[in-house]
Amino acid sequence: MKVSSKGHYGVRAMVVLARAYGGGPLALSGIAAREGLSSGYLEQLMMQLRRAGLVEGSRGAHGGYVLTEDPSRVTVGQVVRALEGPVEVAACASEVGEPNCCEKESTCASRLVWQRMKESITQVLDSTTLADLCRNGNS
Amino acid sequence: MKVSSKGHYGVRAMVVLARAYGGGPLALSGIAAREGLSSGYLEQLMMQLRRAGLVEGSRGAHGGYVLTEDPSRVTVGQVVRALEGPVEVAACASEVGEPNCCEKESTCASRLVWQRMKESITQVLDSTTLADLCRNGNS
DNA sequence: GCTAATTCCTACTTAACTGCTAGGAATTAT
DNA sequence: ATAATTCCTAGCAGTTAAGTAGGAATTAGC
Repeated sequence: MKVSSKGHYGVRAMVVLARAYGGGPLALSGIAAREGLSSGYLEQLMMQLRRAGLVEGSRGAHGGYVLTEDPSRVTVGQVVRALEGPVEVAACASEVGEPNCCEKESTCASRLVWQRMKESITQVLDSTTLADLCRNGNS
Repeated sequence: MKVSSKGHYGVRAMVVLARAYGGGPLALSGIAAREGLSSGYLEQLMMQLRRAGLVEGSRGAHGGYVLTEDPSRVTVGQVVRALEGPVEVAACASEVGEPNCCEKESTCASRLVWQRMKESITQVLDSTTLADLCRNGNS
């Protein structure tokens, strides 16, 4: 029942980028330093975010990353899914619709809770944007 | 972002016990067989549930487990917490109130989402009882 | 009392995942 | 050229998940 630090770090980094949106690219090392993260590790996360189309990297001196879209149009859900894969609370309440509940398909009582849970998590993730987070705290 | 199979299995087993509530104790082997789980593994889960006071075991022939309370008064949250510990979405939104967000305490933008998430998860878990699940599916 | 059924308890194992490090290739501003 | 940077792959130590194994303690029924 946890967001791994992948998701946690990723969202924090994206908030930093969101604050810099409109200016030039931010270098990895700067973001990592500001957030107190291992830059090597963060690099891997940024690659995943880039492949998901959420950021764009420019190489060479004065390179770095920029958001590809306005912070108000990027949800935390997009970031988390890019880093951790689809929100799957339990096998029997999968996001993609695979019907692999327990052993015999579908009539699993516990399924009800996991589905409710998935829905409420999804709702929170998809209704919160980077811009919402920027308005709030410091980092 | 997953309930481990610990939680999943545990809830399923508790639903079986809930259906048998009022009758005699159910043996581990029966529950495991009905749910298609490893009985050795389920045994460990039942121990945790017993220590949390949610079930009571009776040893010897014709022994087994019974719920200690009416299914309508046992929430899924109690079961999940007994098996997986407190719901902690991210370090900076801890349930017990430890102030260990990121590096510098408390002013972490991303915190907002994790707190919202924790609240909505908690709400679902604590408002769904075993009786609710019994009314629903098959297993 | 014996036996079979059962919970109780501990220790181990295997596989996967997390968080991180290392090292280098490719690119680009100055 | 050089320094700064992203890009990419591989590996590693620690932790957790999921399950196995084996045995001690207890109890119902014969």
